[in-house]
Amino acid sequence: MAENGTLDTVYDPRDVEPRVYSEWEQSGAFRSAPADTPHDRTFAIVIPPPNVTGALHLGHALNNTLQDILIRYYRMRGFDTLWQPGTDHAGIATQAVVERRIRELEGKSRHDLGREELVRRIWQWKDEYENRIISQLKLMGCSCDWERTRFTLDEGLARAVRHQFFNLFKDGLIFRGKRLVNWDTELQTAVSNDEVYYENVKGHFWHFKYPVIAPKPSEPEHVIIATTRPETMLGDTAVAVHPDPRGFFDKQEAQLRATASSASSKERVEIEAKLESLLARRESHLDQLLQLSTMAHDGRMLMLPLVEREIPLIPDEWADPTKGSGCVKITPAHDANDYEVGQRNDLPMINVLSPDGKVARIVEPDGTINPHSGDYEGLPFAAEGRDKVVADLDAGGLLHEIEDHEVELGHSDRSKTAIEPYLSDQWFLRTGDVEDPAGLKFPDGSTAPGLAQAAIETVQDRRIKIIPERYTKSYLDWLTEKREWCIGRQLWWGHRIPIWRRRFFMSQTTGAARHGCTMLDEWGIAWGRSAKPCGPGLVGPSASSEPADATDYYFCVESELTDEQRTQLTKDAGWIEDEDVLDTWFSSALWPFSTLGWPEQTAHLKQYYPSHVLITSRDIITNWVARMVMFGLYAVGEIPFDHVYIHPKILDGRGETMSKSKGNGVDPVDIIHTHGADALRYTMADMTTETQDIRMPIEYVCPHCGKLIDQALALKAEEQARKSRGEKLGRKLQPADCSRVKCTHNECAKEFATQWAEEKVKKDLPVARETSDKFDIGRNFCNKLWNAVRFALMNLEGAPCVQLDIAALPPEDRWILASLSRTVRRYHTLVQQYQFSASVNELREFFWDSLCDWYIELTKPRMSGARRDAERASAQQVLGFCIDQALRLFHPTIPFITEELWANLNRVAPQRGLPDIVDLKTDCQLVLAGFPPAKGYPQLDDDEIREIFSGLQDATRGVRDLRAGCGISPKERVTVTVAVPADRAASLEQQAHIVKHMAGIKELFVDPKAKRPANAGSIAVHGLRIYVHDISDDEAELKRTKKALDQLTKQIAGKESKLSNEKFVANAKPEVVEAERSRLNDLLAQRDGLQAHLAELENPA
RNA sequence: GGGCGAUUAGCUCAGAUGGCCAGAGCGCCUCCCUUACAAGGAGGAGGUCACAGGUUCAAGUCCUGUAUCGCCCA
Repeated sequence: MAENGTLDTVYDPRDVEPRVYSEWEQSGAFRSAPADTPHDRTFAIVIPPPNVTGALHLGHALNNTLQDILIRYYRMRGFDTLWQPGTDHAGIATQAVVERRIRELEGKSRHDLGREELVRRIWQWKDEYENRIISQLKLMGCSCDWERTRFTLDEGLARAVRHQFFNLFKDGLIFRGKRLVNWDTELQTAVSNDEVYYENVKGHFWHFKYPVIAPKPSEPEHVIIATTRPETMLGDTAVAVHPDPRGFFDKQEAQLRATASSASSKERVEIEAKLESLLARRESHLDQLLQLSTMAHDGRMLMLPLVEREIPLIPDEWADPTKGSGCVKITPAHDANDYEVGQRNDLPMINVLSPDGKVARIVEPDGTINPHSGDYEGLPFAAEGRDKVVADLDAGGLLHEIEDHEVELGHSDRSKTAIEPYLSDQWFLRTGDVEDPAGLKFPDGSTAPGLAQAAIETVQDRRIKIIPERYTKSYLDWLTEKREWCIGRQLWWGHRIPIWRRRFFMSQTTGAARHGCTMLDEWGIAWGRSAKPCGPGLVGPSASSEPADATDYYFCVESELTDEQRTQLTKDAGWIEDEDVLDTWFSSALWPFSTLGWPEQTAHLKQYYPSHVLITSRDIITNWVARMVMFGLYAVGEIPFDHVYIHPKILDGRGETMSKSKGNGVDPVDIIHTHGADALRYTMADMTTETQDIRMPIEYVCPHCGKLIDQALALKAEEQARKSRGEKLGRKLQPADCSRVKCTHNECAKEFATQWAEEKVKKDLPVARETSDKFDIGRNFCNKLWNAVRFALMNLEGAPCVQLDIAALPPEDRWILASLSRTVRRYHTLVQQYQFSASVNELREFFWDSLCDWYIELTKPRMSGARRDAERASAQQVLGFCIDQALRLFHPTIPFITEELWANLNRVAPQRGLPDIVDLKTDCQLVLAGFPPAKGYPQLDDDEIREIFSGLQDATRGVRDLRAGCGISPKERVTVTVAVPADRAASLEQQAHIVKHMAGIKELFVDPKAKRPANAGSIAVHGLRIYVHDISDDEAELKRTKKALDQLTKQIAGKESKLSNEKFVANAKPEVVEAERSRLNDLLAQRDGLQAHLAELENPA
């Protein structure tokens, strides 16, 4: 604020935001207070917890802006509100980040540190980033109930996790199974599919010969198989060949011919080429394949080289007769496809990989150690293991051929190393239907066939609504698969699986198995066995490489054990605590109620569950949303939220999604720095449309010269620089690959660091902030708002608050009040439909296009000078009211600036409103001041004045257009005569001041009998003929008028032909025809006016 | 491979249940520092609505196909 009590002419968010936010915190405005309110007067949002891997980027800014808009909207409306905040531990992502950092800075692995120390370090990391994230949210203005902040590893949430796990385990929904997982040998953990990315890598196809045992005469002595991963042959347990090669070729041929007959000519060429090669293949290979197939059906065995294992040649359709020799090696423990073949054919599964990525001790199906195991054990699997296998086979004369080949290889997104498919024991959650025909029983007494089915039904019967609607499909499609959910992770950071196990052998009594349980009973700690056997049994065989009589017993404890108890259970009773932790999504799935205190029946849980809406991004509909629904139903017996709103994603200037790994994420604090939090929020809301993602070209702010540098261009320059240095680029360069950038402005050309640079680079060079000029939209709007209120404040001193006779007010007053009422109503509808962009634009149009551009301009004469009359008083009161309402309407979107202006408005004009129509609460912070009602203000609605005013605006624009076209300077006042039908003259006299003031008119005559004054330009609008005096020579005016007439005539012809079309008149809706008619009449009137003008020009009186 | 979406002004995007003379913001051009605001005001130029068919009195909007791009899931 300036010293004299008026506002500065430019809004400076840095001056306002910190102060306003701390005032909100001090007043406790965001605090929830459960008051036993009915659900339809409650509004709760549970934050999608940002993970503590790193700081928030613009995607989060969007997500949280939308949440804050809604929560503030409902809070102002007087709802019982809660916005529950918190963060997520993000198991593997966070552990990987911290591990990588320790490796880089200290050269130590997690095993060097040990479990306890690593976890301690991750907690440190978590504390740092949780603080940073919360501070980012606060800087954005988020109105969360901060006292309730939760973290997914908090004690309370851990209790929820254990409770849920315990119940699921007892209900037999959690089981142990063997599955092929994506194994990260670097981090030594399984990673989920969405943590794997694929890259093309140069490799080879090795063709090996496997000897046939006792071939019959005429049968080959070897079969040839090809592989890209020779080392896996140590675990081969079969070779497959197609069971019916002739049938295969027949079928393929028939299919190709069928598609060829219906294909376009372009495609046909392609298909015929395929057909030709298929036929050639048949010709060259069929006999051999038939023979192999017969051998397979006969049960011929092969001798697997090197490890000397006898393996069968089996018939299986997985073998592709068009590839290689038609034979394929089967390694069920190391390849997903082979795993299925193994299951189909009951093949043994031999694991030859140890968790740390070396060749494991090779244990044969009968439990004996392979005598050749020692040759390979301990070699790095895909490196030296591979080399030795190839070399040994070559030495044995069994290497047939080596081909170059490019393979698409899975890599772990976390460690960037190649993934190995790995067979391991994992914990699973059954989401499919249970065997018990009675189904699953939920706490509310309802039942369902299974978890997934229950979650499907909530969306099918619209108990949960997903917006936009189209995303229900991905939700339902995914759940319909009812896949088992692998819930264990071989990590140290996360909720430890509350299971204890002990291995017993046949010789030991089952009584011994109970020993641990007896101890728990004595301690009064609940424990449970699975209601149904776990895997094949609560008692289930463990790894296949173990002796066959070994069985594992499992039990689950409900509450946390003390260290002492833990020791006793381990040392005295020999039980082992499960090493694994739970998949992060397990605790995230509990988030909507674990944060509210579940399993305790807290006041918050009762009041705010289910929450009203979950706002999130589409990529976690399946991983997260679906799981929250399943867990909500199972744990609480109720859906976790009524609505799921899926918002757009923010893309960078090249159209790529922003992410931490690409390094194209922008810190919202950078934007707040350049534009302010409200500008950030306004722009985010403005860009949130239903169908499109948000394209956001990013610029660096050069720390030397302050100029902007386009990030995409900088990347291109960097790519070129690297190429010219002879570096090979495997993929498109990402911002994270750019640690230093040279300013592209020649006069500067200095280097700076980006936020992705290493610490030592950042020490040498200043770090550039990032921004985008997209946010100018928001900044400009805030400045406009600021200045409009500034104008109001300069004129509202002593504004009255008295009863007003609306009908007696000047037309502009009635018009702005009617527009306000309409805007209020529309805003409510749009916000409740999550139409954020449209809702902001509704407000913007009211405020900028109506209030500022017309109403405020029109009040200037009424406010000016020393006037103290009724016109001034009513203008003050109406303007004060409109400003008051605008601040309320805008508050959810741009809370800081509105709160600040509100305080100033309260200072200057504390009494506001329209007594008997609108009573306003003003003596409080805006955040709690109340919101204009959903139905608007019916007493202010007035369609007639809106129509009249729109005519006046057209007239004004007509005059302005004419003036601008003739080069009249804006300062110059003109004289205008309006020729008007006599019956309209009186009312027009009352409205003429509007056009007069807005169009820069010095004198305005309303004259039913007016003739064209000398050198006047003319326009025709709404049955009026408007002459602007002394602006035009006749010739120019003649030309202009003829042109305008031409255009009109064309439009009229169009309308007439439409209306003379009988089919149109007969088929179109009556109101449509009527609208066309009235439009035509309008055009005709305009034409008449211009024709009369033309006549005057051509025949001056 | 399956699913979803996009393609409209130089750029970023709006255009429910077909009924426009196709809109907004930014950018551009002309004029204006008019005592709220130059982060502003007034006016203007700029579009075969990706392409090809079809349905209809009427298609940016509905249907079919093609092309390009993006996302999700295998």
